[in-house]
Amino acid sequence: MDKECDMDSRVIAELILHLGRIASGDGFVGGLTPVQWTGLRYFARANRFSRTPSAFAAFHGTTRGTASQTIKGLVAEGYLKQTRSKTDGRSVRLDLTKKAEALLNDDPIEALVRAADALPPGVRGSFSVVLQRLLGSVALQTGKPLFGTCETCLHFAGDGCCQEGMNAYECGFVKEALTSNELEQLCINFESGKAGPPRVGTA
Amino acid sequence: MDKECDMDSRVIAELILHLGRIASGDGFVGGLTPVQWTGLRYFARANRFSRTPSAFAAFHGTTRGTASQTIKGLVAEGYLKQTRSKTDGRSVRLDLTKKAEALLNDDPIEALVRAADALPPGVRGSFSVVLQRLLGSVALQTGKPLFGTCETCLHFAGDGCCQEGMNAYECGFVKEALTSNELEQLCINFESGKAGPPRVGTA
DNA sequence: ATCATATCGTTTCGAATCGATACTATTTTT
DNA sequence: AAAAATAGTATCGATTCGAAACGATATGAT
Repeated sequence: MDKECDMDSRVIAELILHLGRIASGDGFVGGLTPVQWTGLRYFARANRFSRTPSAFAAFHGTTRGTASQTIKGLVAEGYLKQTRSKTDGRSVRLDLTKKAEALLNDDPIEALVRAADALPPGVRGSFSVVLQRLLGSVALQTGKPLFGTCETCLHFAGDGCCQEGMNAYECGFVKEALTSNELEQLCINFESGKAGPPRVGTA
Repeated sequence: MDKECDMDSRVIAELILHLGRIASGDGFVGGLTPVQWTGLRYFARANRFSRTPSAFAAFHGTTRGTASQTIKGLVAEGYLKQTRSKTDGRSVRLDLTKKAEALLNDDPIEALVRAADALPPGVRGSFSVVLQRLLGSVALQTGKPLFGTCETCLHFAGDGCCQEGMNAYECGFVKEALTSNELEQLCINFESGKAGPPRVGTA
């Protein structure tokens, strides 16, 4: 039936799951549980439009209730600071505290980071591209939302040249200006634009 | 401090964790829990020396107690069959039933398998090699055991030429003959032999 | 042979995780 | 103004897990 697919494909799938599990570290590290670490990583990489409980739930592939629990713990321990939105009374934005930023240096994922860092730069680049492609494909098949950065986003309307020193980059979806460091943050409103492979091996 | 590592390395690490989580599927599928699926996949890929509760615990990076629980459930539902070892009264070997083999066609991981299968063959091969390398590196750093196949194993003492039709391949560790289909099964006694990249792109 | 030690598998316990559901408050739509 | 949709939260039961303790068998030292 589905014997058409190469056996290597199944091995790859199992390898990804296995590697993710092994690299997660065992249980508690630095006082945080594995889910709390996931949350901390997310809020460190997400842009201001996406640092909400709902967005984290969508990213993590869980329910808002579960996401809310994880966040509650992180807030209680002083790793996230809550700010109510001024435009929407229901919404809440989460920002990392300095305590959280310091803790991220002891991320239990470091073993995997070092392993990836030991790869030749060229390999690392193309490997990352394949990972992103797999994630996009899985997200499409399972109907889950795909998070991405401005770089390949359809809503990214920016000419880098800063006319009058402002509005250099802009998001066409939320219609707001973007600072340059926000361009590489994860966004829940990401729409895949250019299909071609993004900058690879240019470094 | 550790700013020496490329930011891409951290992105790669997070991508692997994220992809693994998203591709795992949500909770129950086909009556099995996520951990039970992991167990079923393991016992489908492990050789007869490695189909034990302890080996599964080592592979999965958990305790024997937890592994025993997972196995108990799979046995109770008729997916694994227990056989006591004749040489060691403590040991138990687990074998997949036909019911389990049939169920593996509905593995919730299929979305990721299809995604990997959509990759160009050459890319798939080299991608798999990098994954294995990352796993080996993480296992080394964290002190966890690394499972592998005879192909690159130090204990693999086999000249493919079957003299007198028997003993074509052999494992120098357990000192037993190996059938050809066992050569690509996972083994807990794996020792990394040849450092060079195993057959890539030869298909 | 005998005893100490190590290993294999299991059980139990409490904590962490999660999906499902129901709920309040706020916004948006009609 | 009423209805529907959305953001966030709280609660419940089931799953998952590490830690610890246990009995059974195997191994090693004396």
